[in-house]
Amino acid sequence: MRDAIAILASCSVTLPATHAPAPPSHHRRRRCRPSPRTNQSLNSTAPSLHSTVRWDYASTSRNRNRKRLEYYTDLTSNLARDGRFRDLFMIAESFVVSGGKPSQFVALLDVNIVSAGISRMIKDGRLGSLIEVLGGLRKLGFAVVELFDGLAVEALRQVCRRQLGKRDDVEEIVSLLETLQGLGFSTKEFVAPSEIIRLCVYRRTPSAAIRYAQIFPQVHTLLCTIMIEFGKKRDLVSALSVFEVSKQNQGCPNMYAYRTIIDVCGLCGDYLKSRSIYEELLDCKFIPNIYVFNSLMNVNASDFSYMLHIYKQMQKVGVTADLASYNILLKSCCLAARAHLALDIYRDVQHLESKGALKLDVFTYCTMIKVLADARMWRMALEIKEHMLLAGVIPNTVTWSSLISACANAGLAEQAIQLFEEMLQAGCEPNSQCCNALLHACVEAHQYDRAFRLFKSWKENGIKMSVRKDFHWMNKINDYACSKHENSSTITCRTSDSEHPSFPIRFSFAPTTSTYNILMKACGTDYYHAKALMDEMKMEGLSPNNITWSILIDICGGSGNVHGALQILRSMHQAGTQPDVVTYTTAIKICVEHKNIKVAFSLLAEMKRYQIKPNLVTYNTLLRARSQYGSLQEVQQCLAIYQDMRKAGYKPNDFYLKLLIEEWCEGVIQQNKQNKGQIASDRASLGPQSLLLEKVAEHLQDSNAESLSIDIRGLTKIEARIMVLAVLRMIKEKYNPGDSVRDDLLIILEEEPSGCGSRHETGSTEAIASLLQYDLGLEVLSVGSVDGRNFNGGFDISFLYPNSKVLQRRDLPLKLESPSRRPVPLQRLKVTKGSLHHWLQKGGASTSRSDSSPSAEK
DNA sequence: ATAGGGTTAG
Repeated sequence: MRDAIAILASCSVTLPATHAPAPPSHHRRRRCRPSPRTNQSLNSTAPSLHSTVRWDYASTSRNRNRKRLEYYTDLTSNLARDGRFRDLFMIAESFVVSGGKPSQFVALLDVNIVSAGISRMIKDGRLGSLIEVLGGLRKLGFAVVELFDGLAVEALRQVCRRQLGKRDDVEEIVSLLETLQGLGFSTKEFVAPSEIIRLCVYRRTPSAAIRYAQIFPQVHTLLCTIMIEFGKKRDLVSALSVFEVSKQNQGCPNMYAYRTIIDVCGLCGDYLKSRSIYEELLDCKFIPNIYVFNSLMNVNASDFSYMLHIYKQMQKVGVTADLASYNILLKSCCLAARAHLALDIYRDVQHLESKGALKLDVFTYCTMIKVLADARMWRMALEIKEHMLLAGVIPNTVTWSSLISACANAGLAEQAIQLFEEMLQAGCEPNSQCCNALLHACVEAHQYDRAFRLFKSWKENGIKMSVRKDFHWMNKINDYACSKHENSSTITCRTSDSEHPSFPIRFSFAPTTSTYNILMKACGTDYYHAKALMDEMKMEGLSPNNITWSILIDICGGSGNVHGALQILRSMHQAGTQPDVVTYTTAIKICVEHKNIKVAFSLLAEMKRYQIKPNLVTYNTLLRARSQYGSLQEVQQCLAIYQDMRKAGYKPNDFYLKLLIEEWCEGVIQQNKQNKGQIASDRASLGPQSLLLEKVAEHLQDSNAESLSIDIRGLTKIEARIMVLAVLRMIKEKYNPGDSVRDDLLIILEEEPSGCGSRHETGSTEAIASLLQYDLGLEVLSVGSVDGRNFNGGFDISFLYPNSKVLQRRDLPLKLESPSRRPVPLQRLKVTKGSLHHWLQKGGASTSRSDSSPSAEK
């Protein structure tokens, strides 16, 4: 402000006398026209400018006034010409303060001069204040855009680029663009929208992206593009904040935004979120369109039942499925490995096609081929290929790859090679994926040498083939051959092709990480070969992935070097690749195969520490180690796995586990051969729903021997037996000589001895009592209730054993705690602590009783 | 304005 006063003061001081020469005015001056948008109302007053100026000293003579005006005109023009806009604005300010109108001030200036001033600024490199100046000019009412010539626009672009180059404050660059857009510039010319969006996405600043989108008329389309970009970077949180801005459009849900965010959920792997967004849309009582339905089904394709549920809802609300819907249905079948269902759908779609309702496309055929390939139905996969050709749909690289994979999965190397040739004949350029599929086919067929030979020849010579002259892809191939290969022989052949019906062309081959992984698989147990391939791979600039490391671990362990395998697992961490489930499972497999159970379990614990969830394969791999278990601790580990599996929602294969527990339990009483046979034959009576395992696990896990009770309700006779033995074995293993037994052991029995539909069998109680008394020599009492009231004492259960001979053979007759002889519904059996103690001190029955009488009959 | 392929552990 002080400067302004100084300038004004200097103006006043040097104010010329009346004889001062008038500024030269022979050249035509282009007077500034105020920007129509801001100062329209002032336009009408412009012609009478001179008469309406109210300068402080407006009372002076007309002539003098004009001279002053001329002087100010010259002054402002000089300032503008020199690009001294700050000074100019200060004068403007004082002009306005003293009663002038901005439009009048603007009228003093020539556009060309202002424009020249801007060029001056740019020439002087004063770009930093350019934007500020533009804002000031705009405020005065200039149509700023008109002030810019090509050079000046280029300078503005530079300003933007410079700001963009800083990359540290996205909001700032967006502010700049907002300003420029507000000044009437088309900022797209300064910086490409994609670049701004990319920066916002990289910086994770949805707010800036939203502001940027809002400077364009097609905000909503742009917002969707931004959502997708965030999605590609797996930044669902940012995408969702963009969605919040764009989901409503003119009062109704913006379906495009909805389907976009659903797609983004898919990109980010959060399919549950896609469901809640769909629910939200339903709550608004709007019917989603086909795009929303298709996206939702597509994102949830891996959950077949949910996908089907959506498909049915779609039908219910009357939205007609299109080809994409059917293709997604097929994709979902493919993911769920439901090949036969896919075939049914395929027939339906074929029917629709015959009615002209739709036309199957390459996706339809390709997905069918894939689902059949995965199901090892290679013949049918090849049939689909025929349908496709008949329908005139041209197979693409993906189709060929899937076909080759179909043969690979069936171990048909010859067929795979034939298809590969056919693909080349058809002029389809092979990419890495289908080359890999072919290599995989060789490996699956154990033709390892062939895989290595193919690889070597592709690498050295590219992929060679002859193309028939009459192919309609011909021209494309010619171009390709000419542009990519300056090999003269290729050209020669091309020129002489009137003689030859075909000519050779060559495709280059670029191995990928997968290529090397497949080849490493072909190394069998040759660890050094595999390691060499991994090094070669790195030389090629490819980086090993999880799979590479897993294969290496497998090969190393397979060669007998467990220690080495574990070391590879460690070095993998160092190499910056996090092991995944498969890596750990592979390592666990190695340990289990080499009977190193402890390490196997420690690996399980380790992967859990890293929050890597074990899957069914992991669990089964660990359970395969069953023959190694012997101690309580090991059985407990095993049961813990079992419970883990259940919690994780896997259906365990109970058979081996039951076997294990039975064997372990029966060790308590050292069965004779005859009895073992009986157990084996009774195995079929084990319940199907694994209640036993559940209960055994429950009892063995907390293992608080303080107040022990065994709940055998719901178990079959044989299961109840295992259960009781398991707990006894646990007690025995935990017992140290000299410990005292603090409590009785309670066995909770079925309330209703013969409930209809229950799995309870008659005789369970007898069998248990017999086991305890006669096989283990324990003292057993019954504790029951009558009319719902608990008895403190017990009943004599000798009535259960009419065969008194058996009773008399025992040293421990049943104690009579209740005078009642009437049978009442039994609730519990009690093993007294005294007899338990006695049993434990004897060292258990398993060794001492081996020569005693046979077990009670059942 | 949609969507698809190759390699790993049992």
